[in-house]
Amino acid sequence: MAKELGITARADNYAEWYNDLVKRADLADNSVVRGCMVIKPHGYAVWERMQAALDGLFKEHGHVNAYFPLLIPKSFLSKEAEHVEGFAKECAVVTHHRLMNSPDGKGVVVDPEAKLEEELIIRPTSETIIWNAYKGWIQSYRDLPLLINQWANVMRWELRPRLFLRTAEFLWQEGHTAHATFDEAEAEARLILHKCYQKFIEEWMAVPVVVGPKSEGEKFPGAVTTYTLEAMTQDLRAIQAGTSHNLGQNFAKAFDVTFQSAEGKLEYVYATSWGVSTRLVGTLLMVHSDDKGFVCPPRLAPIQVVFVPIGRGDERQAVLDKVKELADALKSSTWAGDRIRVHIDDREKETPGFKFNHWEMRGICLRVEIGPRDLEAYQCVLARRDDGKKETVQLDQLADKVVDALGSMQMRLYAKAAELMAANTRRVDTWDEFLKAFEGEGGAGFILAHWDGTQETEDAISAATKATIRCIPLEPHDPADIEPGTCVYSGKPSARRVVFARAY
RNA sequence: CGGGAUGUGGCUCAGCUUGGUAGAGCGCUGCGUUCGGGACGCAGAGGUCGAAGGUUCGAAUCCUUUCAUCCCGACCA
Repeated sequence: MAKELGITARADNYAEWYNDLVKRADLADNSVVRGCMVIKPHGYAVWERMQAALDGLFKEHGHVNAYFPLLIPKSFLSKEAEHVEGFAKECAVVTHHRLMNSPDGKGVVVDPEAKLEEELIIRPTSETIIWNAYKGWIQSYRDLPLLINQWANVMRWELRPRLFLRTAEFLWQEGHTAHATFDEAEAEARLILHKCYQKFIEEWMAVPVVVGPKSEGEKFPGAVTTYTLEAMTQDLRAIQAGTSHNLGQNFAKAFDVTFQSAEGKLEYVYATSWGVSTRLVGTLLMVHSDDKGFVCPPRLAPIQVVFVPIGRGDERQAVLDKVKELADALKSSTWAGDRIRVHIDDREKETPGFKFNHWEMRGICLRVEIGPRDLEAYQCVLARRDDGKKETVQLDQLADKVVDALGSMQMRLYAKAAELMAANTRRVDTWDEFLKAFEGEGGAGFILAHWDGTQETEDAISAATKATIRCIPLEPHDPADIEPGTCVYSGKPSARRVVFARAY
């Protein structure tokens, strides 16, 4: 295939490949405002599938949705010292509320008369505005737990944006819960981590993750514990797919949110917050896609099966009639609890070959090719996006074959990603070896190494290698990983191995 | 915020050194022939060359200023 028709190969330039992929798969575009992204219908459809699945999981565990405002009084951010330090550098600030015609007649200017009494921050996250509201909602232990989620946009003024992976404005969900005890909050943070995020990422996205707390240096500002789910991209970097925080009483104290216990005592509530964002779309792309474009796991694919009718003239109509009949039958079949999502590409001006490439680029899972010859033989050709294999199928078996193929594709994608992760996760015991692992610019997989637990060591390692501690796995790869040893950098005692990697 | 580069139809770029009033490929529109892995022919549409000022008979091209974007570093989901 000619290069100009395809996209940059992963092996040639991974970053270019990713940019090409997002654009050519018709997922998103850069906006005129730096760092902002236009999510196109096809990309948004993937996000909608993600939203639907996650929303279902949250609700299954008793959470409800609400919406809190975009604008936050500046003073709210000064209430939690650590928290503000984490976000202050990337906040957009609203200072005025009116424009006027420019005195020189050219365009509009900010009306200096319309300066706000108190400046407003465009939310980088909603902890502060939500905890201010919760203060009014919570009086008694009977008001707890409070289990609320919101789907929203947030803004963090990013200097180096990349579509989906890091944009100034992004879409996400943020859960904010309040509890009577620390243990309850801890259980909530873990519940979301495993039963919602890990389940969704593994079962829907077909992406394996390493799960566990962040180090002190990497945790969310204002959290007691931050849990993370780390995936591995095809260029062997780590990418954080989601976070769940046990916030302890930090925000309750900052916003003075107390409740009266059954014993009549006044106590600060315990909190969690947790989120995943449109970055998940970027993660999905990074993990599964190939040099022919987007590869989408069937459970998230906006279109699972595309029909490409072949033929012209009189033949064309006969083929098209049959295709409509087959597509209708397929649409009433189900897989993974949903109706199968089908599209017929009946455009007349494009050739079949063009359509094959077109839909492969966009990540449609299965393609049904059917032409006059097939019609005569009561068969069609079923092509898979993941391995490119084609199979001739009797028409009356199509629905069964499609269901089988979707299932095996979902599993195969997970297995392939898990293999890559396993093959690129290794133990390193000496500083020389560690440096060697991270020489060069690219990703080096997940390195399991001993760490003395200090911030100084973490900083020194990161300065020397650009690798950071991604995660302290809850489930060790090997029982030996949680045995004591000596720090790979300082030689001091270490309780266990942690995961180091270069990250997105 | 520091370092480097680039701004020319929708996209990728040529033209600039040596000033003479704008081109190619792709894409787009129409018609016809095609149709089992990115078809072809013919006919079209589309650009005050990032912006402002200057030099000149004449500026995409030379000079000054300015804006924007991209890449590389420090920070982040």
